[in-house]
Amino acid sequence: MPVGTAGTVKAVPQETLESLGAEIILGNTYHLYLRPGHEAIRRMGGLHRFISWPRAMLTDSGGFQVFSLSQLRKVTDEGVRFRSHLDGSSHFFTPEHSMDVQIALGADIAMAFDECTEYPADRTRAEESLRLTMAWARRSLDHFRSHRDEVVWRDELGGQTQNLFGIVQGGMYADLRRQCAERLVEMDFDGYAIGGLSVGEPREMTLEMIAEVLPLLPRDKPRYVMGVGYPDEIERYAKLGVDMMDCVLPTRAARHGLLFTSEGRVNIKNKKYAEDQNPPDPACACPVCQRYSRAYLRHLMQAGEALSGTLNTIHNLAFYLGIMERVRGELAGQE
RNA sequence: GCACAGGUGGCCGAGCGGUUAAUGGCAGCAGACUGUAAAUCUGCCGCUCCUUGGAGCUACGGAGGUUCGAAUCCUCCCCUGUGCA
Repeated sequence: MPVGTAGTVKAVPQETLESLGAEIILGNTYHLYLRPGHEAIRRMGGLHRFISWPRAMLTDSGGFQVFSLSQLRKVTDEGVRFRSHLDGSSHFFTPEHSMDVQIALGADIAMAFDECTEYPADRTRAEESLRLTMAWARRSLDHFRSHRDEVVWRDELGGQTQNLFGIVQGGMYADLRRQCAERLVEMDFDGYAIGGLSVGEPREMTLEMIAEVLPLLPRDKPRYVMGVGYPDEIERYAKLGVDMMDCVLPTRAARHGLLFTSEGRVNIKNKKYAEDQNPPDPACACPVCQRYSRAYLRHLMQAGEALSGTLNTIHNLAFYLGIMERVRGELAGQE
């Protein structure tokens, strides 16, 4: 799932995402709440209509911002007080508030408000963080279920109502993770996510946590690992049975000049590509690789041209989506 | 021709007697990026040599001079900009 935090998958227009075959993109509750404001988006018919995206959307709850904006927030049982990174103003987020905002935005999938536990976190800290996430999961679900019918754009949601996913936390402690998963499943969410991974821990640990939790999540509901990963990682997780993943890596790295290809990483800024007439990835069928050379992409990057970010991002997203398409084919072939 | 103001490392531009191979910025080279405070951040960036650390050399228009010591002070010369003729 390409990440479109502020109502755009940075540098790429919606029609291009469609043509690349993206079926679902993300939006972010915290960022859209601050700007342009969830009420404004609600008045304009919801997030799908506002950004003109006809396919599925998922909004993250703002839980990750509890983690990433740690310098600007204060966490209590009730919720989180944030200082806006835009203007310094103070805002209070609770699970109920996050649900209200996400209901106003109207994405197909909303996420429970959680606390993304930092790494490293000792057991006491992980337990405390998990306690908070569990309490917030309950409150998120109760509030969501009792309010989601207040605002629904059924056309945008394919005639359906919104769904809510729970998020498994527990630091890097397998037993805490399992305990969390079991309790979330009892609450009966519409889907389940594994969060708090790829926050600095070794890769084997990430894999271990996923492997521990996945078997406890119902197979007939979507299983989503949040915030991963590198090309080889998403392929591996998908083969384990993960249905959904999102990551800023393909888009952010693209804007910074890093292309993921069948031949590995290509840092398109490198001098060695200055007159390289080959496509970014000879094995790639994406519109960028069909038309442009490494030399041109390097030039755009060097010249600071906006098109650079656009073309690089299109390629990386095509590469990522291609991995998933291939794995899906392989998995289907096995059954 | 006269009067001011200037000439600093690829470029712009600080420094105005020692802690200065010389602040910054740009350009250049390389690296990082994992539910986006990211078109961002980090490192290198005169030359040569050895292992980190260092050693040597060459540098602030040119040539002299003052001084223990000069990009910084003095003299002359060259060049640039602006103003007046």
